[in-house]
Amino acid sequence: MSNSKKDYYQKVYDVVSRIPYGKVTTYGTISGYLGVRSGARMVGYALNNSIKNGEEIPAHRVVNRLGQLTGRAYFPNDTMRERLKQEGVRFTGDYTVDIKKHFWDPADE
DNA sequence: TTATTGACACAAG
DNA sequence: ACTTGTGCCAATA
Repeated sequence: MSNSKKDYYQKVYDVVSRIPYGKVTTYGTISGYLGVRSGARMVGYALNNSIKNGEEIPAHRVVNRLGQLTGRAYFPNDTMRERLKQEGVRFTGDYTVDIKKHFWDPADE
């Protein structure tokens, strides 16, 4: 069927790839959009595997519900923060973005 | 094969 | 309002 783990990864890649420039979304939002509200951690895992898969997706636009760049450690240097800043994302902290201002919902599109 | 960990989120005290 | 604990699913050791 269409419900295999590989599809889940593919869906995550697809949704993340749809994040508009200068916008950010959360893991829970993505997992909820995929139909699995309690799979937020898997989203991060999928993104982590995306690197291994060679998938080039704007994973830097995915932050946690608090807007914290929890995955910055998995990016080379501070690519994640620099990239977000370059896109005009407002930072409420050194590694926290204004999620309320730049939040994007996959269903909103 | 089982146990532990992990780029999160929510409920309860 | 803040802190602590549990749930989720998959991957790695």
